[in-house]
Amino acid sequence: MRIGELSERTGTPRRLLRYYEEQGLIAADRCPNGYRDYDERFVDRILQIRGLLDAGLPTRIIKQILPCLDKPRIIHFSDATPEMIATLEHERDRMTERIGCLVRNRDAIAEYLETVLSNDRARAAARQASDG
DNA sequence: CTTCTTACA
DNA sequence: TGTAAGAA
Repeated sequence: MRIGELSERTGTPRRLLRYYEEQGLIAADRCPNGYRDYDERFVDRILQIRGLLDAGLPTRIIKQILPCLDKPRIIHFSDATPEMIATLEHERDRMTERIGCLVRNRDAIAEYLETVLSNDRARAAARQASDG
């Protein structure tokens, strides 16, 4: 498939697809006309990349991890170098921090929503009581 | 019409 | 990342 189809199927802008390739995250074949040619496998590949990106991992780290998590969603290193272990630990901690931040923000919003909604309910109840 | 590359707000 | 420009 060409970049347009892959873009639609992964919800990823073409611009980004080309960017990922430029960063060495993916390597597409080329048609005789120069167009990039992707096979089904790329759909999943892109989704994995986006997932890692969403998790907050920098593309340079993803580039190293990607080849280690082909089919499954599991990262499996056959040659876990000390450096890699260290970077993974770092990324794990960053994710934990990020999760904590998300939880705090979600709770803050939830609390705000609760007060607003309870006020609405109170108002509706008062309206009912005063008959109109 | 779709994609390519390169460059810039 | 988005968008523009010019070519294929």
